[in-house]
Amino acid sequence: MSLAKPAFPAPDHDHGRCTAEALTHAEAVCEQRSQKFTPIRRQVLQALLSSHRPLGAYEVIDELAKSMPRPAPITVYRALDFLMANGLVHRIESRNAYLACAHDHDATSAVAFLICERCGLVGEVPAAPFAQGLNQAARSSGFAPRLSVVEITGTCTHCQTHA
Amino acid sequence: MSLAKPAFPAPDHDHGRCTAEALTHAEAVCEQRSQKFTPIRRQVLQALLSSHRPLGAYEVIDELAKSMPRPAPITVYRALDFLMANGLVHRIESRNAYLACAHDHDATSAVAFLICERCGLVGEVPAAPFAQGLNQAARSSGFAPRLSVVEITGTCTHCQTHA
DNA sequence: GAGATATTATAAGTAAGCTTACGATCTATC
DNA sequence: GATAGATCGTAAGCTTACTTATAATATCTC
Ligand SMILES: [Zn+2]
Ligand SMILES: [Zn+2]
Ligand SMILES: [Zn+2]
Ligand SMILES: [Zn+2]
Repeated sequence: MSLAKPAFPAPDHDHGRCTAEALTHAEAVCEQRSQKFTPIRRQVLQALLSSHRPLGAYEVIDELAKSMPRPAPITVYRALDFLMANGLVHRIESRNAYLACAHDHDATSAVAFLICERCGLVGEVPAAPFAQGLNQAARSSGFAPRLSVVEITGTCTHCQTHA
Repeated sequence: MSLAKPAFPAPDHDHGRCTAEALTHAEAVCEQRSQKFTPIRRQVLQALLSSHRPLGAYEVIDELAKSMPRPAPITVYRALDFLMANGLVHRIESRNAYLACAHDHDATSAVAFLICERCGLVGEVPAAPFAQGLNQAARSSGFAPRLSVVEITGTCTHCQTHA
C-alpha cells in the first residue's frame, strides 16, 4: 500500500489497486511509445496480473477461457511477445512462465526474481546492487555479458513465519 | 591445458583430456558415495561431454542413438536425474538443457553460467564473489534464498575476436 | 476511398519435455 | 537361495511450448 512498492508482494496488499496501477502504467507506456494497447493485449496482461505468480502460456489461455472464447496459442504468444518487448511482462526462465511486471523500472535495467517455493509468488528486486560483481565475474573470463538471468528460489517472509 | 581449468572452455583446449578427466572424476565421486556409475549413466555423461554445449534431453537421445539402440526418454531422464543429484551435471534453466560439469567444485557452492550467444559454448564461474551481494539483495526483502540460478548470455572471448 | 501497414482470427501441426505403468534383471544381504 | 532394493527396458501417453500459413479486419496515410 506504500508508494514505493516492496520487492515481494505482501499477502495483505491491495491487489485491486496493484492491478489497476499496472494497467494504467501499461496504457501510459503504450501511449508514450505509440503502441496499441489492444483488447487482447490488455486481457493477457490482466490474466497475468490476477496473481503475482508466473503463468505458463497455457495457463494464460486457461485463464482467458474463463471470460471469452478460448484463444489460440498463437494469439497469446503474440500478446506476450508484445508485452515483453514493451517491458510490461517478464519471462521467468526457470519456469518457462510469464510474470506481469508491476514496477515502473527502466526496461534496460536488470532485475532479479525471488521465487517462493512455498506459495509460488514472485517478487522483483533491482539487480543494480550486485550487477557489477556479476559482470565483473563474467568479464574476468573475457566474456562480454549482455543479459543476465537471475532467479532466486527460497522462502518469502510470509511463508517463513507461517511454517 | 593448465591445471586450473578456465571458466570458459578455450577453443584449442585438449578436449580428449577434458573428457577423460571428467569421467575419472565421475567415477571417483560415485565410488566415494557408494553410487553406481552404470553404463547408461556413463553414456549419458559422455554424450554431454562431447561438447561444452548444453544438450536438451532429446539431443542426448539423438547423440546416444549414434552408438546404441535409441534409448527411451525415461532412460535418459533417469540418468540425468542421477547425474544432477551427484553434481556431475547442471541444468541450464534458460535452455531447458543439461551441461556436464567439468569442474571439481563443491556440490553446494553456487555457480554462474556464461552462455555464448554465438558459439553456444557454456562456461562456469564460481558464484562466490557475488553470491553475498545476491543473497543480501534477497534478504533485504525478507526473502530466505536457497538456490540461485544465474545464467549470463553474451559473447565469449573467442567469438569477440572472430567477429 | 484506395492502398499500405498493423493486428487479429482460424486452422493445423511440430516437437520438446517429461511422466505413468509394469515387468524384467541385477545386486546386495541375510 | 530367498527376499528386498535398486536399476533398467519397454510401451505408451500427456502436456507444454511454440510455429507456419493464410485469410480477415482494422487503422493509418495519402
Ligand atoms: Zn519488472
Ligand atoms: Zn511464500
Ligand atoms: Zn559445475
Ligand atoms: Zn563463443
